[in-house]
Amino acid sequence: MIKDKRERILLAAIEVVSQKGYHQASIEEIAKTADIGKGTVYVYFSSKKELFRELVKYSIQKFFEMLEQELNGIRDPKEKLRVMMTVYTRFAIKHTNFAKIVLNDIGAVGEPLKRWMMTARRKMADLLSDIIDQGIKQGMFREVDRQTVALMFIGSMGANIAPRIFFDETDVEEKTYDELIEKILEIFLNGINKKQVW
Amino acid sequence: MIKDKRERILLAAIEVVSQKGYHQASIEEIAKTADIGKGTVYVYFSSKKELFRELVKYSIQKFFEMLEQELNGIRDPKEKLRVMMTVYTRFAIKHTNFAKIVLNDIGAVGEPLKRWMMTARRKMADLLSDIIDQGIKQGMFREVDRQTVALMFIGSMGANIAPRIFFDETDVEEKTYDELIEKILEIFLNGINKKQVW
Amino acid sequence: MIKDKRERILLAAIEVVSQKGYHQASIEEIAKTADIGKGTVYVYFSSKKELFRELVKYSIQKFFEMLEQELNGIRDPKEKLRVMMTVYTRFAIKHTNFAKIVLNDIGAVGEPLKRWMMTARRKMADLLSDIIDQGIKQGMFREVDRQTVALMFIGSMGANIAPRIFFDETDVEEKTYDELIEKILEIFLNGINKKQVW
Amino acid sequence: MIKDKRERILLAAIEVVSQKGYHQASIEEIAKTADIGKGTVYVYFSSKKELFRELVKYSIQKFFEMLEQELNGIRDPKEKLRVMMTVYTRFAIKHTNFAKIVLNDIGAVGEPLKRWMMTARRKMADLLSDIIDQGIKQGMFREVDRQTVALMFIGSMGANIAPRIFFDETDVEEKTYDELIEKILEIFLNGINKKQVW
DNA sequence: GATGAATGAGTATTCATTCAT
DNA sequence: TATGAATGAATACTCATTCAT
Repeated sequence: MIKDKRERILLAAIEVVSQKGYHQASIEEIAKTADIGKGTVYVYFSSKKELFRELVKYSIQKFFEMLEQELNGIRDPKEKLRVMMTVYTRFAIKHTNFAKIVLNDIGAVGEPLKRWMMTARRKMADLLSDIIDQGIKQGMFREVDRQTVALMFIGSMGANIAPRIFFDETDVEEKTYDELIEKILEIFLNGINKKQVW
Repeated sequence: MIKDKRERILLAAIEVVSQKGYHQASIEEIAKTADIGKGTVYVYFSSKKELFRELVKYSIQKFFEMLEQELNGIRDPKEKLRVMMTVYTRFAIKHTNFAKIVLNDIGAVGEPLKRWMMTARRKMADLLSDIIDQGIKQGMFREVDRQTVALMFIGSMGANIAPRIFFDETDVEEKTYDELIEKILEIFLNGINKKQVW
Repeated sequence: MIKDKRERILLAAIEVVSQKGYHQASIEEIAKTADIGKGTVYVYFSSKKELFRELVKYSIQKFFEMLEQELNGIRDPKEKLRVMMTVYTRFAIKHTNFAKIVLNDIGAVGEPLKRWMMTARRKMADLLSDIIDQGIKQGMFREVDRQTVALMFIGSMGANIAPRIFFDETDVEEKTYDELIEKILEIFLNGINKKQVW
Repeated sequence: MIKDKRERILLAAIEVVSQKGYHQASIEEIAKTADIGKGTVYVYFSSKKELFRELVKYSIQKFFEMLEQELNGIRDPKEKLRVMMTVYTRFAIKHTNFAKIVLNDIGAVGEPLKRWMMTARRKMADLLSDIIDQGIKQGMFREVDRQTVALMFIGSMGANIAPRIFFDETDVEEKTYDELIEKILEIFLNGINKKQVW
């Protein structure tokens, strides 16, 4: 009850949208969850779409804040990649429902948000590009296309985590996420290392 | 006018959905495009959601048919991986709009479709697993976790193609898709090869 | 139940709008009154505004139909004026509520309708202009400005009838409408006659 | 900033309502125009409707003040009628937007206001009745029904001015308003004069 | 089987009004 | 007095779905 209203609404929206998806989340329920009047939502957000956009921005911002904090102080490129995967995975697990929904309903809110997410993705890719560039300059990695490799890294993480958060496919084998991270990292690094790791 | 009605409807739905997205595609317009009565849609599909589900299945089926045909006769695992990427890329480019929409609106049609897509993805992963397994058995690849690697391959492709079809991000560098495929393949193979390729 | 749906809706709308005015008349109530579904209204009219516009056109059309029918066959300009007043008065009395509301809420539906009513008013004025012109040519009336006089005639009728239908001001004096018509006609004709009538 | 708040609000309301009409004029904008807080409006007026009512009363009051001032000192009934038309016309032109809006949206504020306007109209009619009565007593006008004639006069003016302010129907002929006034007066007087004027 | 007229559930949004400060 | 943040009632409109023909 103490937090500022705008944030109260954002958090309530994340909760409701995570459960029902964008289209099924009614403004009324979001307001009820935030324990405020329906009209108040429109004092802080001009429309449902805008609320959704701000909610996505808010979450991604939190992700990058967490990421930067964790990366802070680490020097070794390989270690940086490991931290990145860890944060990424942890975030994805923690906000599973939200991630699902955002990915599922992103089309509903039109270009502007997509552009924003593109920016976020590019930011992520740029962070990775820099790490890889650093590794190359240190003579640790081969001379590879930084962007392509960055995207490969993102994709490799995503594709392995997605089924788990999307479909609770924990059945295949109960690998812990740490093991998964190591496996991916090992293969990935092998792909770009100057010397084979194994 | 010759094809059976069910397929006529599916094709009309793909067309309309590709242009407008799931929510904006009205049954009426789909029916009009298929040149049949609105009620007729409900003779073949029990609901809009089901129509959408069937439409996705239909498209994915076509993808696998194409894939199997292209893979037919090829023996070398590395060559198989290259063909896979080529077909995947070609399909994604050809059905850009459709892909966009399906990915954007997938949340709108609920679990069943997601389960089906999981199956498709797993099928893709299994195909890849087999290829990798074959490579390992031939002493070409290292002993790696087949599933993880399969998903890494899918993710590496997807993450590199997605921005191009989603955001027309052709600006960075006008790499041709063939070049892109080679780059990814090179790094990926390096990651799993017994000997470094370079 | 027999009439065509469009007319059923128009009549229901006239009824509801007459009682509540444009803004208070909800589509739901109109539909209920017409004993049809809410959605059906939108099959025949694209919006509430359009329904209102059509309703006004419909009524004015009926007025002119009635007017032309009554004027049919009459030659004497003075007699024509008398008939005009009679029809005008009769219509105003019969559709009192409707007239009130239409006049009251006309601003709510925007320019197009106003333009249409302008046309109607001008049609009425033109009819009168012709009658007066005829009288002038027959040497019965003085050479006066036809348009101005036509509008004076309309205004003289309206201003005398309005308070009666608007405020039930039948208290002042229980003049019958016929007496009123005669009085107005007498003074009006005196104003334009070549010879004084009295 | 000097005027008392109530009048500040009334003037702001006139301004906003003239531009947007009753329904589109929001309390917020009126308050902003008056340069006061939204809540303050409710200190002086119990509701939007009441504000509108008071606003109409205020304007009509101003009209009668102007009218009485102009009529002051004039003796000749005919001259009085001429002055009346002039003031009426001038007022209508000056407050065109306001007049339009008030007439258009009058239904929105319900019976009370209409009753008040009836009073105003009657007051106008009574003023005219007196003038006509005076003319009759002076042997200038015939023995006619004062009320009916008064309303005819009002209607004759109104019907001729209305199209000009409502539809900018200045096309027919660019008669100046003075000419119009003379024409109407001539015919009207002819209708009630003892001797023909021409 | 095929049709399309009829339906009504479902919801974002506005804005006059309130009331704690 | 004056304020403006908060409120929630009220409503037009869409479109998937039904069913009589």
